[in-house]
Amino acid sequence: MSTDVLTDRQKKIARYAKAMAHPVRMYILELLSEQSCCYSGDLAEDLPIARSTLSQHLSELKAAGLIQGEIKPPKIKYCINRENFEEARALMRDFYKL
Amino acid sequence: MSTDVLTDRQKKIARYAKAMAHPVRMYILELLSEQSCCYSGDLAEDLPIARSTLSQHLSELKAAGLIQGEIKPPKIKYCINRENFEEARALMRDFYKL
DNA sequence: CAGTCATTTCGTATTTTTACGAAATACGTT
DNA sequence: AACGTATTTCGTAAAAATACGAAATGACTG
Repeated sequence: MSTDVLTDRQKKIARYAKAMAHPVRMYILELLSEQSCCYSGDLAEDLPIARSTLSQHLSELKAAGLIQGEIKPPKIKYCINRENFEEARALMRDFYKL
Repeated sequence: MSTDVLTDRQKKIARYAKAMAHPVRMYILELLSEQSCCYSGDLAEDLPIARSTLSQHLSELKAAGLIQGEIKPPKIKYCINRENFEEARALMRDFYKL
């Protein structure tokens, strides 16, 4: 099918890296990987950005598969998506030959 | 000094991740980390993009500090910037708790 | 069922990224 | 000094990322 020189692996790492490519998103990822879960509101209180902007960053992380949201009315609980986080980790580990 | 909630570490990882956030740049990084050096022309032959576009990607990697160029007339030899590559690796390792 | 809370979606503006071809640069060769 | 080679810079266009406030959503509460 595809005679693309770019491998799926390279595309996957690039995709995960894109999700990590903003300080606010790294802040969220670090927080979640430490304490596993949090609410959008908790983040909004700490971060110097509008709630709507934060929501966009959460969407980006969700689209990349690194986090997932669970509705706990009236809040939404965000957690690391372990499966994909592990994949990202494995890809990074291999790339950096760790 | 800075009462910024975002740490320098988070900003640094985000910066390196941004450089990695494109399949073409991952292709270049993988090639260089395997064989240490190559010329822009070698890459241009393999990749399905214009030479000027490739040059922009090389600039982005250079700006992030992950590679460096050495003039070997009439070519330019690109290599991994070991020091910064190591830093990126260490940051990724810590983040992913490897 | 009107009100409240937490969060997202929408509309929009600005900036950045990605891409190309044409022109410029740098350097060695004839 | 003109020429060829390798690569970059410039000009430009289109797409994506980032940001905000206002409005909408979904779910519980009085």
